[in-house]
Amino acid sequence: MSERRKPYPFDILEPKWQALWEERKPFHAPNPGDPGFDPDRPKYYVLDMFPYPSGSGLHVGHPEGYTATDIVARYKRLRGFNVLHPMGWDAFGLPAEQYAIRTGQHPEITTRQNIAHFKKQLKRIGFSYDWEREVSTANPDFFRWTQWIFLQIYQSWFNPETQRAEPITTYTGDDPDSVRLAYVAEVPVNWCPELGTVLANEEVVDGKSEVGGFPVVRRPMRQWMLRITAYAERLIDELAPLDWPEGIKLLQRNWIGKSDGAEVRFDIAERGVRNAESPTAEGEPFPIPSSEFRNGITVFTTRPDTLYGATYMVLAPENPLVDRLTTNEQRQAVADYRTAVSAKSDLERTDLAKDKSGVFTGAFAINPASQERIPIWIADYVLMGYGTGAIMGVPAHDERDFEFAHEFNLPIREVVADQSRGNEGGGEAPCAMPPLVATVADGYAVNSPLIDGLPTAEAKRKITDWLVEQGLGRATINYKLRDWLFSRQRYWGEPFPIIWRDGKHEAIPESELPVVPPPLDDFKPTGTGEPPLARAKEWVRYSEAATRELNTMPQWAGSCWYYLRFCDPSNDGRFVGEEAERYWMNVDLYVGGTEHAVLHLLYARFWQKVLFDLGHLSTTEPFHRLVNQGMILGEDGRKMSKRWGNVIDPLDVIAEYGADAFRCYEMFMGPLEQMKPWSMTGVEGVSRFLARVWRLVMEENQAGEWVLSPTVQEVEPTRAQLKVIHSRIRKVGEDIEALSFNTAIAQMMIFVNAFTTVEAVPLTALRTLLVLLNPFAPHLTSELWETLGSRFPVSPAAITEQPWPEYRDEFLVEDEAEIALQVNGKVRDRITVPIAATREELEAIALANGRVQEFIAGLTVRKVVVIQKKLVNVVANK
RNA sequence: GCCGAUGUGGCGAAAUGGCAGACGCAACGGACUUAAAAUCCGUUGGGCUUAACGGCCCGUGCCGGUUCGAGUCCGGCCAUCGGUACCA
Repeated sequence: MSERRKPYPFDILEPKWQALWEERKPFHAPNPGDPGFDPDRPKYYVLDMFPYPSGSGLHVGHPEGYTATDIVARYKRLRGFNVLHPMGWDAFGLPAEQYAIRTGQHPEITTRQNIAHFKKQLKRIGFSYDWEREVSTANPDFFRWTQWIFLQIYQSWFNPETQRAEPITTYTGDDPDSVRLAYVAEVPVNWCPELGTVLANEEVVDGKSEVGGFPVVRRPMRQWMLRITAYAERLIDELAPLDWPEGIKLLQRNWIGKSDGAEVRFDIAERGVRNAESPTAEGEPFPIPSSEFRNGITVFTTRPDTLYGATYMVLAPENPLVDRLTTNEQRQAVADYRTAVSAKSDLERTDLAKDKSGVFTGAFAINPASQERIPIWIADYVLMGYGTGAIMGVPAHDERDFEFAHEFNLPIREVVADQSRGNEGGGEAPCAMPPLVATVADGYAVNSPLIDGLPTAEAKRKITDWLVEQGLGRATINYKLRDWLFSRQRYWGEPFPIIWRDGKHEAIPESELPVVPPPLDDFKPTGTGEPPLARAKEWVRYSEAATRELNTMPQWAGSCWYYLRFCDPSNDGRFVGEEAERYWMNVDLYVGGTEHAVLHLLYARFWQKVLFDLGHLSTTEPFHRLVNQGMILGEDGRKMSKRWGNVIDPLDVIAEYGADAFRCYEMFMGPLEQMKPWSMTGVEGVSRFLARVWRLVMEENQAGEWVLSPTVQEVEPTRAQLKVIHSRIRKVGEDIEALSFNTAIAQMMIFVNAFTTVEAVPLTALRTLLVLLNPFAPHLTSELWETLGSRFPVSPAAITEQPWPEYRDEFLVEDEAEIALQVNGKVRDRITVPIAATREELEAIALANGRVQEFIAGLTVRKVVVIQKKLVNVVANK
């Protein structure tokens, strides 16, 4: 490869400025009370989603969002803000642990190396982070407070009266452990017998382990849970005012999945009652006395108005009631079915379950509205984890119930019609004319004596009221959101600050934090499902009578609050100082990938709310404005991957074109939020633009050295130049505020193009350009600013201390404007008119215009539309 | 299936309902050079027409609507990409 001549000496000046920033720390933001803090300036907190420092280093996706926030940070500083722009490391995580298992290298060592590598790469791009505030979630000074926050959650409960978290001491019930926001429960987990470990959902692909491809089964295990469901309502409500993409808000709302509906109690039919649909069950004794079902079976439905259409009932196979309901005759079939279902992985159960399956239990329930006996089935399309684990089957108005009824020949009764039919159909026999599809849409109740003729919304209300009166049901709300499974059987995570004594959990005193993981040589899973920490026998024994909790927290834990720690990273008396938190929070701009649209952003909001409720924080939401950057594709338009060989390494690009060109290209590619392909020639184009800026200020002398160009002169810009300058100031500012960086760069290109050929480049124009460009290309502009200052000194000397230029309207207005003359909406001529021309004058000019006359000849002018400074449209016809 | 996003030149993209294609890439032509690179200048949506200046028509995924005027607003489709998956 031949050595390409550098278009400008970025390879010298970029390291020079990076070293200066390192030494002088111009981007350090003092906290209130610290030396150098200026209380008169407004604050701005601009945050990136901090990375997991993987061994492979940065790829071009990371710096996309980071460059955007860096531009905003630098811009806001020039605008006079106190800017908090920190960076840190989401350092606990699986890859380091797996690497440790393979090589025996302690995860802490690997993590430290990776962090050093990442940090070096980030510095090479020239980001203006306040490195004094760097945090790592795996650092004891940090996770000490993660554990402390866990204890706050553990020591509190959600008071439904106040809709807030409160200290557990305010709870007056018998069993505080049953209401804590952190609790222990037996829940099904992904257990991989072959690997001898529990896996996260993300590590299970097609019912097999991502690593090794071994079968994964569901197995109940004792786990720590966080009661995020208590916050479901607030997590939805408090989302509304946030400045987030609507799509992300929707994603969160759907994830929480609020459903309004009713719980309805169905009584169990007494034995011996005649049953039309299934005569075989007649007279068969229940395995247990029917009195046990005094309270019946409760189902959840969003359509209580279809109660009359409920022709059968389905329980989840795991529903504990099934054992007691099943008749002797059906016992074997039910047992077989339950075995078959439990052998299926989640994926098989959902993805492959196009065809409905199920088994009759032999038992019957009574439809409380129609008093009919309806059969009780079990089927795996009913989930134990949602609602009550039981449904009423309304095949006429639910697609799944419809399929099921079809499969097993259950009656289908229409109880909602698209038009009101009054009471006429009240007594119609079910299944008279089975519909071909389920009608899910709202309509009017039919065949439903209590509510016939009512529109769906009203019917729901009335039937629910009736159920309440009868003591058969109540209005209720269900959420898809489940409590958060918070424990992992891993080594490389935060240990729980919890001990066990006599089979009961209790908190470790705050004074004993942090709980540091014990040293281990063997990080492998134990194979029994017991966490690896069990190997540290000494560590496990807390006291004579107590042992430590062996689970660790999931990787999400640190990222749930790292943005708070950035406000006050070295505080060792509190997780964040009150004054610092009040001053900096909340985050004004948060940029990151869509992959965190739900989990991280939901978990962090949850923790924020708990801490807010407990009085530790000043705001209830952490992130005011959220923006998702789009993915960068390879040059071939495909997702970058080793497989396609289309991966771009940022450091290679920087070596060839410089960090400024890299930054500017990433921003010039297209809108930040859009997915877009990489283009090497595009980088070259941007690099050429920066080189033109360089040569606007510098020229090469006889000796081949770059010196300040004599064309730079202290002259007044012409009026035309002033217009270019001031309209660019305005546009660039507006574009940065709107995060429209691609158009901001286009504006600066226009600026440069307007001055490349002039003989005398006005000094003031150059200074303006350099400040505008500084957030985008900080090295280049710093160097040129310094060089200009050597002949034309300014104070303060550094470009980073300049004020952002103000545009002046007087330079934007023009005397004349070119307007379009249209006839019937088509442009027929363009003319230049005085800006002050009145509507009447413009109309007259237009009608007198030769081209216009040509096109309206023989027609009658009906109307003339005048838009000043834009166009005149003559509407004419026969 | 459902939800969401996107669809504009050869390519990346611009356009508060008001002159579609700013800015950049690529391509072509020219200047400079012994030559090349670099740099600078110019042309560049498609079709038709003119000796030429110029002129006309078409054009923002497709069909329709609102409007003096639609890439932009409304209704209905189609395609691509993402997310999600029996949540009663």
